[in-house]
Amino acid sequence: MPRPRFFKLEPDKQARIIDGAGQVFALHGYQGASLNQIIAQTDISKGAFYYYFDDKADLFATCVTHALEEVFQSVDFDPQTLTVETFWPALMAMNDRMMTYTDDHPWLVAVGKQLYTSVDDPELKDRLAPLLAHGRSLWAAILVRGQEIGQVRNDLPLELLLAVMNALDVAIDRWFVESWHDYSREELERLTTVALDMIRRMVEAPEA
Amino acid sequence: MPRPRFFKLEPDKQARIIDGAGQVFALHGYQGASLNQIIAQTDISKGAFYYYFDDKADLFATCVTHALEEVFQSVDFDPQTLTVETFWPALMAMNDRMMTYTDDHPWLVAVGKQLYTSVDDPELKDRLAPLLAHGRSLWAAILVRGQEIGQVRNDLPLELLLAVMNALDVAIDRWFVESWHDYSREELERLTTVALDMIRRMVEAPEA
Amino acid sequence: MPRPRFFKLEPDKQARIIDGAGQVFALHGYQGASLNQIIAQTDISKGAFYYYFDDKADLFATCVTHALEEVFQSVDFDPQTLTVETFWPALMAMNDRMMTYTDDHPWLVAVGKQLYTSVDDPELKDRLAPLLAHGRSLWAAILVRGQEIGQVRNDLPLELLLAVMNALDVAIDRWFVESWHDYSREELERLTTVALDMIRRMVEAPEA
Amino acid sequence: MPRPRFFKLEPDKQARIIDGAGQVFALHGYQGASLNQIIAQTDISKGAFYYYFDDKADLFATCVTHALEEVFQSVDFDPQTLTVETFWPALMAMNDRMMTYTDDHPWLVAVGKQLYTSVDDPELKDRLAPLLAHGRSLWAAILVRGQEIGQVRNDLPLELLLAVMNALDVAIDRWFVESWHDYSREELERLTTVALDMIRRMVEAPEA
DNA sequence: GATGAATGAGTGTTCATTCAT
DNA sequence: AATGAATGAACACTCATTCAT
Repeated sequence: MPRPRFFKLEPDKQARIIDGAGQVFALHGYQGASLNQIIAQTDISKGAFYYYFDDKADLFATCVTHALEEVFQSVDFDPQTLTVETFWPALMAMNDRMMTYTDDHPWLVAVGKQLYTSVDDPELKDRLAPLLAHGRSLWAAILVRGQEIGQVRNDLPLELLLAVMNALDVAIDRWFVESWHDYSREELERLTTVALDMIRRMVEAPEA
Repeated sequence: MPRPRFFKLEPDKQARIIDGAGQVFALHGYQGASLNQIIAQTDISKGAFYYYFDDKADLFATCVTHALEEVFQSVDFDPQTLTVETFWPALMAMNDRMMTYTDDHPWLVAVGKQLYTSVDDPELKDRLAPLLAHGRSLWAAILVRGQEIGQVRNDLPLELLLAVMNALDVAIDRWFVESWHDYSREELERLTTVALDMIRRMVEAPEA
Repeated sequence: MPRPRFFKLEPDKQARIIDGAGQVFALHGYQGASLNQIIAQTDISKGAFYYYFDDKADLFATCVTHALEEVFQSVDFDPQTLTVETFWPALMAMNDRMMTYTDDHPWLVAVGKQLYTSVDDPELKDRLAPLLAHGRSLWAAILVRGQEIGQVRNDLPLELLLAVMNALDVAIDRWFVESWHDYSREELERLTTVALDMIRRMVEAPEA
Repeated sequence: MPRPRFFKLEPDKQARIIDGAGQVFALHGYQGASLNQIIAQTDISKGAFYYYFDDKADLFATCVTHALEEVFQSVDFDPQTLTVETFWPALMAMNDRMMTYTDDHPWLVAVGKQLYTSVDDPELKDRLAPLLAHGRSLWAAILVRGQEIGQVRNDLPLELLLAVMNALDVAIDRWFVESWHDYSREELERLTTVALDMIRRMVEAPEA
């Protein structure tokens, strides 16, 4: 992750760097984004860049982390406290918060999604592993709690459920981002609900 | 795609090229794979490579095409003939066939999956568009037929259903490829069935 | 120059090769023309090409030679027999013949001109030297004869006169080729005469 | 053309780059000169080269521009002010200045000349067009002024006159560069005068 | 005689990274 | 703390030429 110096920078400059880099990564992916593009977009010198970050992968990881922190913060409940009554509503509220957020910060979503596709890049794998683990453990806690209270199916390995939920999430997000302009607000809201219901039907315990 | 000469090559050599390239692409993705790696892996000279293919994108497209042809061939029924009784069994049989295939050619799955992630690469987009369209139209035909006979939900845009089904497919495949060795044969078979059921629950018409 | 075998080929095929190659050389120059373009244009196999010619430079030299032979043949008089009365008319007649020829074989002119620009290409220099020498000796004979009979200035080295006449020739040819379509036939004929007069005024002995 | 950074370099280094590149271009032409040769000759790294120039064509254009700037600067009079008395003397003085310059920087002449031969290279055409236009307009202004005051023939299209004058110029220059060592200073000076007279006789209005 | 598959050094260009200032 | 000049290995791709058939 970035050198500690980075966080001593004026928050404004930090944000400008992360934002500029994020936009480039969102547009071209990790490999396709060149450092030259990034420093041009960011108004930071090459030297300064290496003063704050180890390398390109470090910057990427920082961007992804930043993008995901927002997601993590949208989980404002303790999974252990969920009950049969609050389980699905809490998930839906969380989803709502993320949708709103998506609306405002399109590139963060794009970069966030890249976390999952660039997991096979050997150059990135180790760097992103902790991040992935964090995200996974968050979801795992929720799903496990769901299983405990009989809301989530337990006939499949947790890892598979996680993979599937995430893939679905990403696919749906992507579709919404791309189709935003083709539907009315109300229609979009209805679709959001239905999409979520689709996920629910998939992971819900059969007997529930 | 490749020059006609390529198909005049001894099938053995064709296979060696496609296979070698496929492995490298599977490992590093389109951008990450370098032609130098590929020709080293493939035991073909640089000149020979360009004698048979237009460029790197051409080779990639050829690999993906090759991978998907198997998938397309596993659809051995006409969607129009499906009925309420045969719809889900046909899909399951198709899935079975693909699973078996996956088992034997792990890299093909990895490359096939890249078709969907590399759709945003401008260098690749036009090259892969026909392939994507073909795959999509195949699935669209099946889903539309399913809607006609009341087996598939029609409260969501077809494009969204397609995106979601594909994402799920890929995620499940990937998980199976990675977890192959951690489960017994029987357990795997059971999981396959359950996974398919998960898809079904997701896209099945609520009233069905 | 080409292997003797080449001249045993059916004249038709010989012509097709020289013509095809000539067109490509005329369009792209010696360096810019690739052998692949040429064999495509020529309908000869790569192997056959190297069966008849030593290398690319050999083919180029052959084309240029072919182009210049026509020029040499348009000199149908013996310079030694020229007199004060016949000197300039003979040169003008020769020029006429070349103009007519130019009209019919545009690429030959283009390739012929390249003889002079590619003289500094080390790869070509030795190959084209004899050709250049031949052309030069022809013109030298004419100019020397002109000096003998007092029609050509002798206050400048012969080599300089040759260089200047050739440059002028090429420039005028090129201008005519490019402007062919912008003037009427009559206007062109008048211009041709004036252009020749320009050359004459330049090299004519001051006292003549 | 080159990036602004280039001009911030120590003049010495700028000169070394332009000079090294110029020599290679002079020797092999634009196409024949390889970047590898150039950076070897120039003692600059490949990376540094691309840090200062867009591409090979950019470097070439820079060399040609540099070469021609000297020529343009040798025109130290306003064509509009020329009179019957000053017209030819001004041209001769200009020619003298250029000859002196040629003496010191042989490669510049060679590269300058390439401006005219490489005009058909599609890769170069657009890059060099402004330069060519500038040179042409300069000469055109002089010739038109000459026509106005009755010193230059007007029975030929201006473009043809320009082409012819330029060709002559180049041919004479080239001959002088090559023959520099074969004649005495005095002889050379005499020849220069005669050569210029040759040009004059060619373009001078017949009645003048 | 003739083919065309095969070669590999070469091309122009990009890039993450380093380091003197 | 910050700059930006400099690097050189790597990239995708081309080419004249060779040679087994």
